Amino acid sequence: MSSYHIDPLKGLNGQQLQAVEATEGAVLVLAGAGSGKTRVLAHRIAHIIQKGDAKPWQILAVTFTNKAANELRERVAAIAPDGNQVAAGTFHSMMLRLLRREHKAAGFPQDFTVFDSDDSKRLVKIILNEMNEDRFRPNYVHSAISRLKNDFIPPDQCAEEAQTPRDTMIANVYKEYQEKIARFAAMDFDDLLSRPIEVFRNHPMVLNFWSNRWRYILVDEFQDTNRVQFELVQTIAGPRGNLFVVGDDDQSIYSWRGARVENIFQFKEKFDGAQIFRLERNYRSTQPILDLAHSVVSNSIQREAKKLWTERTDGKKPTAIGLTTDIDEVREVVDRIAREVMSGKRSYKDFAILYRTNDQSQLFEDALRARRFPYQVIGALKFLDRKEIRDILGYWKLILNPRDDVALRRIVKEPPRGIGDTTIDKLVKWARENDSSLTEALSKAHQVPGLNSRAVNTCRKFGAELEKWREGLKEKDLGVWAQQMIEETGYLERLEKEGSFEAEGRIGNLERLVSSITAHAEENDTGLRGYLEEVTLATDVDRMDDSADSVFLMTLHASKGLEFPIVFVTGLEAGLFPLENQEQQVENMDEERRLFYVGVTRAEDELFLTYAKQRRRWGQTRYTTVSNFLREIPKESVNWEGLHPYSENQVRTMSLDMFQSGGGWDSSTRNTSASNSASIRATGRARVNPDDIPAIHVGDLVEHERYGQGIVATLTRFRETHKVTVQFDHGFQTFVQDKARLQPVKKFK
DNA sequence: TACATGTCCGTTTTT
DNA sequence: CGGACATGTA
Repeated sequence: MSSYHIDPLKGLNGQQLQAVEATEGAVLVLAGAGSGKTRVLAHRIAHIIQKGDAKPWQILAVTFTNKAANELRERVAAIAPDGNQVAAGTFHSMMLRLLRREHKAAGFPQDFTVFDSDDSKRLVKIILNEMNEDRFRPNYVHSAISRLKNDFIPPDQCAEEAQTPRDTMIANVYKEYQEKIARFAAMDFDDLLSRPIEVFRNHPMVLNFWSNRWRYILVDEFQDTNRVQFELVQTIAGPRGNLFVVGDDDQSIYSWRGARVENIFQFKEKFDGAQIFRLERNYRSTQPILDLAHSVVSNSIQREAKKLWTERTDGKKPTAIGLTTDIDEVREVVDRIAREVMSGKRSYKDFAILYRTNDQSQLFEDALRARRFPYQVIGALKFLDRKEIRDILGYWKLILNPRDDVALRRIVKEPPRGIGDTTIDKLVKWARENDSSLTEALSKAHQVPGLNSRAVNTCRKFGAELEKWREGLKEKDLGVWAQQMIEETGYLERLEKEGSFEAEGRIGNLERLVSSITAHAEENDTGLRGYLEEVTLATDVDRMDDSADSVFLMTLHASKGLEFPIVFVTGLEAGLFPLENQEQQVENMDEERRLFYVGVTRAEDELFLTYAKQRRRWGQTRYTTVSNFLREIPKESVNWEGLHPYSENQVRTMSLDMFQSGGGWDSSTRNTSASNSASIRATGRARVNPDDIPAIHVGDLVEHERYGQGIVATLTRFRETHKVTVQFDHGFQTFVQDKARLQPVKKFK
């Protein structure tokens, strides 16, 4: 074997080096946030390749996102030959690949469909309707079933162990669900993990093949694996046990979807003689940020004691900012970004805005759009979740898999084509009695009892149309095919007729869908199926474009594994973060705490924590109190600005200057929003009399006689002078407000 | 069968 | 507040 192209061990510290060079057997790396674990993974893989222990494609690397898998492959490729051939991906995508090959052993046709959670929920709903069961909501039942599957409990066992009528009902639905989904030749997300285990148990030869193929297995983010996933890696690794897992119990944030932190703690027991390494040196953040993170996460009830350290001891102290309303919070955050970007110190991509719930993104988006700042929202109201997109994807799924009744029922009335509920009911009945699919029922509608001749014709016509699209797929270019079939469905026509603003948007989305599949077809030869798979298994973060210079907005969950120079953790209010359910209970305080820890440790240089005393949610304004996480931070670990959550007496002992400039925090809720906005904008500067506020606000569209229209980026007041900076198309320009005669054109909100 | 109107509901985080 | 669903009517 040739020597390293680049010395792969160069630059690793002692702890990292030990982990990388660990030889055979099971290895657990307890890697703190920012401790360079991705690097360790890449070097470990390169090390295996270079030693000649395995070919790249004999190494399975499981990551939490496909993006992480790509990055890992690139890193390995940079230090080891053919490093990009490492089998890397998420559990779901790797197991799907395996199942396509082993479909016979799994008892499925090769082109089985993958149900996303929307499909699964629809199926649950159909079953509940059929069973005349209306005591429980489809969502609730679906998540119960999903949890059972994640714990590898089959329907029969579930029925046996049922304690209450509710359990029995769930067991019944679960059973029916499994039968139906199999009849539809489909697998849901959970099946993608549990079916391979079944295959391995029932077909030792198959297991033998894959165990031999994947001689080394590496798993990242091990704290967020569930039971099925642990079982999977254990099974594939087999007695050889060449398993290298990396995780951090402090960053376990997915227990609500079945992840088990215990997987980390039980690792040593399950793998006798496992080696354990700890990476506690942080390479990402400054010491003040780490101190703050530690002060909150160390209050966790259950936790492996550890503390990160860094050589970056000189950083800025994190800032906590209290605001009056959610709008003010948005304005404050966006103002700060504007100031940093304008001064040339930072670019947009240096900033991440993190929040607990997706719907918090909306206000930030509005503000950023109003100022024409480039931004990317990761996740949130996903393109693929839009109704029109899902409808067309439904057509495509059905075209690929005629047995997919869920897809057919989804699209048969979109757009309306003369097949209504009564007809569908008759088709469903016939299909059940004749053990066939709804697609078959369509084309054999003449055999279905109770249908009049008009209904029979409509059904058969639609069946033939589906068949035609199916045939067309074989001949035509995918993009062209997609374009044509969307037109032929009449979907576009209906939207055009509607003519509303909303319908325009939907048409635009469909156009985007066509260009997306066209682009996919140009780069891949996986066809429609490949496109659908990519679309269903892609994680939110996978769609992130990190080459673009834009502000990043995402949930705290989505931020895992990422890093940014400046991070805003927003909405730090009781009830919101930590988040309470409808019963006003925090379901898992430790996990919320860890989520906070994850968010905070994304920051490299600067960290801002914000909360608003007043927030609009579900169309109602609520008054909030500050998050206990903010209260737990020691006074000396954070600078307070704006409103202060503590009583006046306490405040005076803390930071008097902010108290004065922000103007009475405890009286804040009584103020009108206009005067509050003023005091917030004045935060940290001279005290401002609300009467002095100019008629122009940050975010306003203004007109200048010479430069034309622009957006107000910042307002600064120093003594008597008001300065205003405006972003024009050609760039930023600062004026003394009284002299520039800027005319407001339209106010932002 | 299709559409209009009214009502109810949930509203975390995601592969 | 917005979407999904139910109900009533053309």
